[in-house]
Amino acid sequence: MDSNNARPKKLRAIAPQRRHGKARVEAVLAAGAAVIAEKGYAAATMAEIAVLAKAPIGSLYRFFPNKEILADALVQRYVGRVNELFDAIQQQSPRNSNNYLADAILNLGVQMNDETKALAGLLESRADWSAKRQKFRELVLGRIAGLLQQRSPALPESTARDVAVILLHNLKTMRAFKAGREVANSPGAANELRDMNRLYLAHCLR
Amino acid sequence: MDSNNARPKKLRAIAPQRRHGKARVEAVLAAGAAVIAEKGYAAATMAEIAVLAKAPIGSLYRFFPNKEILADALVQRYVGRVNELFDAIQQQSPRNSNNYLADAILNLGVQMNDETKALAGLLESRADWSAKRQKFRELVLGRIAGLLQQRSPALPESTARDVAVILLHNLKTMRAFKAGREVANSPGAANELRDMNRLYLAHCLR
Amino acid sequence: MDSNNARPKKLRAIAPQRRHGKARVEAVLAAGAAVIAEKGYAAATMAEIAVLAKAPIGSLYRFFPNKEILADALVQRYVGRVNELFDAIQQQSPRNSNNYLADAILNLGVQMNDETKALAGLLESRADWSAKRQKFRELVLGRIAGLLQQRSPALPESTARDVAVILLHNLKTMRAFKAGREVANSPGAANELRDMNRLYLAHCLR
Amino acid sequence: MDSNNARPKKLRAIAPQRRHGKARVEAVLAAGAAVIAEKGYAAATMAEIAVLAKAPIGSLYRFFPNKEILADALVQRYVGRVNELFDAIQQQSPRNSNNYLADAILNLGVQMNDETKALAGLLESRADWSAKRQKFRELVLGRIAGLLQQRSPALPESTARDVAVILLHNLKTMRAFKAGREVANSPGAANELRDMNRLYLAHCLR
DNA sequence: AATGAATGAGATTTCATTCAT
DNA sequence: AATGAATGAAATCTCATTCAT
Repeated sequence: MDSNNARPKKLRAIAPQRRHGKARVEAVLAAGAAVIAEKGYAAATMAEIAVLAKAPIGSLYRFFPNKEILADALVQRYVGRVNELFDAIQQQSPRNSNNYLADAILNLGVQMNDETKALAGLLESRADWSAKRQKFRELVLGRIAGLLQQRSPALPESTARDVAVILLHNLKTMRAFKAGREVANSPGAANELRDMNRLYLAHCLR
Repeated sequence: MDSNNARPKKLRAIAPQRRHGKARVEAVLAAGAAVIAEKGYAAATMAEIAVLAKAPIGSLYRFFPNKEILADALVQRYVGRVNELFDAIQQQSPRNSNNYLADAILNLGVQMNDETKALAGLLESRADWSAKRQKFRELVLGRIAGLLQQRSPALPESTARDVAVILLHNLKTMRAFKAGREVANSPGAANELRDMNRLYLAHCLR
Repeated sequence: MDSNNARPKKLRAIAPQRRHGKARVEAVLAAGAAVIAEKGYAAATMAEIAVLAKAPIGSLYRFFPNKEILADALVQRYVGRVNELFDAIQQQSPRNSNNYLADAILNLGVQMNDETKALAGLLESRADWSAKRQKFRELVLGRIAGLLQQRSPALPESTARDVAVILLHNLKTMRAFKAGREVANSPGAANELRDMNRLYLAHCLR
Repeated sequence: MDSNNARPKKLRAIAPQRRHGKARVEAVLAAGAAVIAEKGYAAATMAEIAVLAKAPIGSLYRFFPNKEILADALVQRYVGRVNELFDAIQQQSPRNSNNYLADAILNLGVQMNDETKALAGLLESRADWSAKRQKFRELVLGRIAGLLQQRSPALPESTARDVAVILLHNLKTMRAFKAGREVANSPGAANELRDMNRLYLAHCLR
């Protein structure tokens, strides 16, 4: 219906108030994560997400006024979870060996719960999200570099960042392994990755 | 929207008969690669591909009876190019150092021309293509493992495969670096990756 | 589907090419005029227009990429017809009496064919069309004022415009009479209007 | 939209019981008038009306069980106000000149307060309200004709009605002028209208 | 055979109305 | 009784695919 209204439209995801509200939003986010992870952002349909979430389509649009905002919310959630995981490592880091740190970073992605994990690919898939993706990437690289410099304060800033780039890719690889996206990997592959990652970190912090 | 309808229609891409047919198919493939690389498979429209290829939409459908077949053709082309690149390495391999081999594998992705390179992501993006993707993955892993065993015949089959999995991921990482998808990487990162890859291969073939 | 494309979208109504194309567009315009005239712009649905035009909804959107463009096309058509009618009067004007001119202007609206006539209300109804409406109003006032000054060159510009405003309203009233929107008017009312209009014009051009 | 569903539900506006009920209804009516005047009936949303009235949407539906009933109430209110204005003229009429009567009728629409004035267009806009509109029109025409016959008892009934039709249209025109809907009219136009109206009434009552 | 206009299933989004709280 | 979150029917619009020319 037209809606030539000048009000700036609904711009944010709305927090649920009544009923099983919170659970409903959770269900929608989970369903969104699952469907987008399976089909990709463009091919995912709001209707399918609604069905999977057992939510009427209207409710879905109450919480997330459009598809993009739903995707944004998923990304937000992902960012939050990632920060928590880094916080946890940062607490423990000083006490442990290089290998422990190497493994801790490598396993970061694996620790995320399934639905959050599934969204990792979302940031990669949307062309116009390069800004958002880049910002998220900076966050993660900064946190990894921080862990490295916490461990080895002499490490130059720029080197720490370069190393972080590599560790981030190893992390992503491990996540892909465990997510089973690389269908039939032998467990040996994960061990190899762990070894390479340790070898490399030792080489860097030598 | 996609409409994965199951009606049994024309099933294969038709080879162009006459005239500028060959060139036209090339243009369509190039355009398809470009558009799909930019927008993703689902968001890419046949009309946009046709416009970019300067081909009438009807011609496009003559060569590629539907969107999926066009995507298949792009994958085929990618597979062919990858095999060529492996063939080239296999020829030279015996003569060179471990580091040379490590670098050769690492740079495989980078050597593909732009449009082919752009399609790398296609295989990742389509959920229902896991079979196709898995098959392609097996091909590449087999070839990498072959290179390893050519160099070091004592390497057990299963170990060779596990190592190949790692090298493949390093290869993908390097391609991502060079594709500029990771926007502002310092050249240092690529050097770090090269070093890690060499370090790891040396460790494996020690 | 997303359509995060940067191309400036389809911005104009497309002229039909094949088949009964011209007739098809005519049918759509006629149906649009009828439905919008009956329900108003906002309440008119594209689906109903399509059904009435016996056109598939997709065809309708081929010719008129969105509802607003369809409405614009209707207005354009209306403007064209109005100009033609003024041209016709302008040809004859010098030869005839004041009363003839008064009646000619008064009957302008009535001469428009039904569907065009029905659209008169469109310009009034859309709040955000004030610019378009104002422009159209200026056109008509200018042409009426032109007729007055052609008849009576001594008439000051500003007076001619004020008189034109009145004649325009009389014209609209007569159109409403004949359109039967004022359901049960006796024929006497139209005669009264004609008399008032003559009386007034004589008074102005005295 | 609209969804003119036929299920027989609550059919009348409910009179407010307690508290600020009366004020709340007033606020809703005012908001309804404003929003409908701006956007038109179909494009006006109940939510926007509720927000403007600072009334919860639930309250709004308590007083006016659906959108149509709200519109009806606005029309009712309009009818009441119009009758009051005619009563006021009727009281004074015998004492004054023809020109006074002409001006009094002409200015009827202008005297209505803004929100009521804004609704004038409502009756025109809803196609299925022709019955309601016709009834209202009869009322107004009857009252104008009454004023004419009060002034000039010899005037035949049917002539009085025809003249009333003209005066009504002049009245509407003047309202449009003053409402500023005809954007940039010089004050001269209103004077011209007044003169024509006087001229015509004098002619009729001569 | 080649073309591109035409088609319609299906996607996104809105909003009048209900009903749990 | 009062509230406003929740609902889903219905509207707008897209695009893979067909088929008349």
